[in-house]
Amino acid sequence: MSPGRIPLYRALYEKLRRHIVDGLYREGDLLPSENELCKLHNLTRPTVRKALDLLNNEGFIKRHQGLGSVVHKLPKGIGILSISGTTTAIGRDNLETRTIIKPVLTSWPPDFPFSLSDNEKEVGCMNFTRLRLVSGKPVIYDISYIPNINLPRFTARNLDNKSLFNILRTAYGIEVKGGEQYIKAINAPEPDICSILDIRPETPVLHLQRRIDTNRLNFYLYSILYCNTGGHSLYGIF
Amino acid sequence: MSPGRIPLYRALYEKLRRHIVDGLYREGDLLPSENELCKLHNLTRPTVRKALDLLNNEGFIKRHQGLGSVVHKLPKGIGILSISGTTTAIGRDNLETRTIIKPVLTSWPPDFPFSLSDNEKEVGCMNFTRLRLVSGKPVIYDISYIPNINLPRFTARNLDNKSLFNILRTAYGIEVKGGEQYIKAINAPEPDICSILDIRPETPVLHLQRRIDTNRLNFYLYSILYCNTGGHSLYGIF
DNA sequence: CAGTGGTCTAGACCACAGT
DNA sequence: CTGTGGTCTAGACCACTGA
Repeated sequence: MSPGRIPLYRALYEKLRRHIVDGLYREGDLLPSENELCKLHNLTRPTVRKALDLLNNEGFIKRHQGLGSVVHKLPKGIGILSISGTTTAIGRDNLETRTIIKPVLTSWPPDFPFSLSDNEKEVGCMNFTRLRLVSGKPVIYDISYIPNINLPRFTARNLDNKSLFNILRTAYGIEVKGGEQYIKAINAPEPDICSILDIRPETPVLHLQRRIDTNRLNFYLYSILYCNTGGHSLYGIF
Repeated sequence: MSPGRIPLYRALYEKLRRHIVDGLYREGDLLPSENELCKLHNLTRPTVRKALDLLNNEGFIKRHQGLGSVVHKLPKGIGILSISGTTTAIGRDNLETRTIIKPVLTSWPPDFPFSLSDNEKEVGCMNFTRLRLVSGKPVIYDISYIPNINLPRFTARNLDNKSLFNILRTAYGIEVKGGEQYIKAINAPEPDICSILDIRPETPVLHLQRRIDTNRLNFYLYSILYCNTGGHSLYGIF
């Protein structure tokens, strides 16, 4: 599958995003004005604005009429409520992912929280779980379900320290477009999850149920997350 | 300054949004195509597309190249993660708001979770709390802090069953533009909050700390929420 | 194939912030 | 005042869907 053409606004977005993340701009700094960016990259203003819209929607900048685009700091993975430490910010360095249960083809759980199409029910799903650790400490346990539709050799893939989204994009041409999630606070669930997250049974835990949209029509990813927020909060913008 | 001119794309967005919420379109229905909407409302395509972008970002529609804009099912939880959800209570009837502590001018709490500018510290803040009830049952306890900057007669206002955002917009010309939040699961906090939410002391509760951006430069609203998710999930899109 | 949304251009006028 | 971002127009070509 070819990488696919990258839109100009997207390329500019990623360039500016990298500059912000890498610290070329600091919190409170002004980005070049829209007209300056036009000249710098040989683009027209709507295209530049679309790139800035993305940065704005993801919280990297805030725009102010008459002033400019102000850098707002902050990391954020695509569509994820990223983790933010209570004391120190978390870079990509100390974030680790371990596969606990490797992908297996199975049928959907009877108590699955999302309604499934007939097609999804019929083909069953890949099921696998991963543990996210911050500075070596377990924080998020992620149970993923992917409909078993045209993903050859997926069960053989190693997901450790790799982005599931990147694998889906590069190997299968599937792009994540967004999603929805339901969030609850619960007391720690089954004992095995407690031990994986290294928490006592009565610990309060965040429980997230997510359905993730892709560029394939009627193809969704599902995941259920348990998150120990004792040391870190989930962070989101809106 | 008067209520402020409403942009064309915004007007179209609100019209379509109302049609979806009112059930004129159902889940899975196709919206009129972009070109049809252009003709119907005498707008150009970029303007129409901007309205659709808003609907898309808030989860009301999903667009598919070659197919059209598909109406998405409405969220069943409480849309506190999305900006539009708080004002109009998507998907939930019987949402009620009661003021528990009326607005009082005070100083900022010593353990305030967000860093404040010197100006904010100097002027102090309005503090008030509200309780959100769904079908008569308490669900969210909302502790709000607003910097005491040029908001005449605010303490005299009645906030019951009114949108704080609407009051700020109509009476003071302040528009909410977005915000950020930190989310944790905790065991139920102080006893008075437990009794207000009608929960036992060991109940797990969602804890949200939010900073909300406005169209006024360096003017933010702050609120701390405790949410009993025993009966309802919080819902969000990304 | 026709129609859809996705991207992009090249202009225009306005409202607001800082000087 | 100048320069900023906010809004809007009127075209164009492409990639994808469904028939």
